[in-house]
Amino acid sequence: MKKKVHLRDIADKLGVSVKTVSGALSGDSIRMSEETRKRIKAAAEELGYQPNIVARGMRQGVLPIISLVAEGLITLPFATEIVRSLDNTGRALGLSVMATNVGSARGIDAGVAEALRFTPKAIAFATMFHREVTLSAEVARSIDLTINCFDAGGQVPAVVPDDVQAAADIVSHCFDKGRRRIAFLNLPGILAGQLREEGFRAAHAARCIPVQDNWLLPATRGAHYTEFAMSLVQPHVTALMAASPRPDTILCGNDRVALEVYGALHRLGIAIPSDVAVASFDNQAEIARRLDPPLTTMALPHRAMGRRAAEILAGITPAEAQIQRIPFRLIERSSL
Amino acid sequence: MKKKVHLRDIADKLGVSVKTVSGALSGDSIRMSEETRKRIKAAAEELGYQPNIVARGMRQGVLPIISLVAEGLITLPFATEIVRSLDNTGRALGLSVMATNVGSARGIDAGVAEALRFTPKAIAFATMFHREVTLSAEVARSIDLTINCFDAGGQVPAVVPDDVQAAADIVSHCFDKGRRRIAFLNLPGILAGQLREEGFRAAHAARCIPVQDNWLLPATRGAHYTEFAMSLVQPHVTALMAASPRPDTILCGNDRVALEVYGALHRLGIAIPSDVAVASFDNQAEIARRLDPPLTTMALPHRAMGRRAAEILAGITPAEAQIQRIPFRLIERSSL
DNA sequence: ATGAAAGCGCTAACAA
DNA sequence: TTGTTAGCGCTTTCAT
Repeated sequence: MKKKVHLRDIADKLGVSVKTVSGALSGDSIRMSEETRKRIKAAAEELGYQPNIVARGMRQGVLPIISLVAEGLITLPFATEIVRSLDNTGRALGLSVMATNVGSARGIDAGVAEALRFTPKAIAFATMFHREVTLSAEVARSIDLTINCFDAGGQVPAVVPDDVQAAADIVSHCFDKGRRRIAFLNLPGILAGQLREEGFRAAHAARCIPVQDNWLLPATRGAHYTEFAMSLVQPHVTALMAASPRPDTILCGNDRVALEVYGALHRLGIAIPSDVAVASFDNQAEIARRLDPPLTTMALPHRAMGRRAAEILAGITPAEAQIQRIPFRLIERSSL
Repeated sequence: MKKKVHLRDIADKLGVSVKTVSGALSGDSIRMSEETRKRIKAAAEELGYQPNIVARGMRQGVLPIISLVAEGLITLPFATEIVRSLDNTGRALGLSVMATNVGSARGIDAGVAEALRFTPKAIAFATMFHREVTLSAEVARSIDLTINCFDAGGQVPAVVPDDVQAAADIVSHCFDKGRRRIAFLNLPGILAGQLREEGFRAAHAARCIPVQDNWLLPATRGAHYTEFAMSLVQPHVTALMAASPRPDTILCGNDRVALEVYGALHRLGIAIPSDVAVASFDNQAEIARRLDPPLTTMALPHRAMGRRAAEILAGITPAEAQIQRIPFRLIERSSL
């Protein structure tokens, strides 16, 4: 690597002052003769000048960083997309992403405090699951955006997936495909599940199709659908298929539930989609594409969320609504 | 948030000089009366002093950051674990993690250049797949560690998964379980596949069990096992199961291949593991645990890799070997 | 053992 | 239009 070039060097070379060089390079705000500016820019280019952002950061009190405080560093596989998208979009806007993990062992406060020490341009807080969070006043003040969650206080802008609409969309799609009797193996104990049930009911209401309440079932016992929660998929599917009439569609809380539903149906010798259709949420591609038959599912808008987040954080988008709901996309495959 | 406390403030309060305070707080290297040191530390504590790391960084030319330049920000779902582990371990050592994405659009050089501008304590480069990379001399000089890959030049320390050993282990485990005829739906075109074949053969050799070469098959057509590569699983499984004798075990290149194998076997009405056992690599838990029956698989040591990486980067571990191979763990479930 | 002063590289305020 | 001077908050000589 070449040795570092400083403002000093290019000032000396051109026989002007450091400040002039600084002014010439930092935006067009400072007035000066076009010619000087050009000369300076040319020289800077030639020498390969790169401003020392740490020095600049100290002077200005801000580093060109977006700090992401993330719950479990967004472990959910597909949620990686949020971070990647944030990173890509952020960089295009001149900001680097610094991530820090919070969780059970370390609270949000600690994560935010760590972030703050680098005097970032903006700080975002992201959760693994869509949910409401209760931020301390101090944290709420420090944070510029919440991703996949929203503050109970309602003062912090938020970007979240539109779960209600997603459920309504997939249900409508089922109706369009001629399906009428939809069972829903929903995710228990989480906000997404509640919201999707809303959408599920709304879509039924819109077509005046009655909801069969005892077909709204939790995919697992216990509060969450985690890796370790006890699955209820097999018994539920077995019972549903024994009913008369039986559902013509099983809507799943996520692609992993669908994976289990496939297993249960295989066991029963029931064909997808001819005997019963399956649809889901997430579009965890490695699962959804590889299932046999490939799974029709509503794709979580993680990429769009990351992009929107970066724009808001960079101050590009005027944070219109307090809570921005990003729509899912329907991915049609052949399970429905 | 309270107002910032500066060295100045605590110096004034105690009637000592700034330098004395600085000296007292920064390690025990500077000699001074124990009493002064104690008083200063107490005052710092009381006022809630937090050094301004940007100012310090400028002065020292180093920020307490580990910069991770990652190919695709390590999209592979389970590989998130590397980042998380790096973050957790790094923080325990006083370092924050800054991540930046590189890929087709933006080369390693650009990523490293971006990282360098923040004058981090250390820089690591990570890839999605275990493979050899060819780094420019400049990049190789700037990088302190490669994760999941190693430089062709051989000058950069590396942390990689031990694919050879993993394959040998799972094959031995099959033998221990009484299995003798193992087919291998390997990952084509990637280093992990080659290395695992080595291990596969070595384990056979160790027990003097012959390898059936035409049972070593690629899971997909084309160079890689990607989301979009055309799968060969179904035809291969069908052919294998029609052979005589047929394999008693199908070893899969990863859990997603196994997912497809399950689908193919279901179609053929073949039971797992009574008719044929299935085993795999990765331990992508959301798949492996949810398959029916749950999948026995070799867990990629991502967490251990992240931890080791952080230790090396923080300068804790004397980078013993140039290339550190981290062992997989056998996760026994019931498919074998 | 402690203090004074210089300076990291940059930009903001004030002069010229 | 450009140069000079002060810092940003910290650490590091060099004196004392």
